[in-house]
Amino acid sequence: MDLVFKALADAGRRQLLDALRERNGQTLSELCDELSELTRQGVTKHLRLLEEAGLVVTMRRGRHKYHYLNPVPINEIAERWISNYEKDKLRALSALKAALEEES
Amino acid sequence: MDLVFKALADAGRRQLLDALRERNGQTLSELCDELSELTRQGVTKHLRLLEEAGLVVTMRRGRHKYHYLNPVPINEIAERWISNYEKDKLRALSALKAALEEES
DNA sequence: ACCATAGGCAACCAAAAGGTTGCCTGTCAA
DNA sequence: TTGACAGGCAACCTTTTGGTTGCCTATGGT
Repeated sequence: MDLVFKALADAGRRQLLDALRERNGQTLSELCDELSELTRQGVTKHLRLLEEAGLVVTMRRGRHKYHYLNPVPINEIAERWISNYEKDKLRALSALKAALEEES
Repeated sequence: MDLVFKALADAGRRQLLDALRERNGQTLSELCDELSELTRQGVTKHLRLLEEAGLVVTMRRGRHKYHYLNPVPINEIAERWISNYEKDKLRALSALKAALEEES
């Protein structure tokens, strides 16, 4: 799960995920067009991290490499991690509020 | 939102959040006990990032500094970002499956 | 057969992250 | 009032990260 969090920490990588969510199965070159501020190698590196985190699955076909979004890891973070915080949200908020009021 | 993602990218910081979720309003020294593998300064630095991301709110009271969890930013990520991926989950999964099958 | 296209590999570089040590300040309690 | 306790500041160091450039390989079209 650590790899997923780390992968999500970069805005460029999140942008890549968004691009794939918008249109799945894009090639490297196509993704490079969307992140025009980076060189191809830069994009490649980001994609490798995303792949290592399991967020993207790739398929080489002839001279093209297609990238597919895998939504499962994000889903797991939502379920296994974030939901714990949702659960305690109200309790934490009221504790926070109480602490801030006491500060006066 | 970028700060929140970056803050969540480190396992030590997530551990600090967990500690506060477990017991809210802990002092720096108490939190240091839970992350015994780090020095106090190390913990302080992590807490500063968490605070800058809005995930933790602090209150100095005499010679103690109390730390409170703020669940709102995590909630926002869940709602504004992750939910987009949940929405497209089935579609992305079937695209992925189709691509993998075609590979044979 | 050839050349343009799509991508990979490796070295390199600068900046940021993670962590430490040493010392200083403020606060409470005996 | 003096000492122990809680925390802050700043310098420093090492590793990781984000990015680049240069060159090499493989594939497909004409």
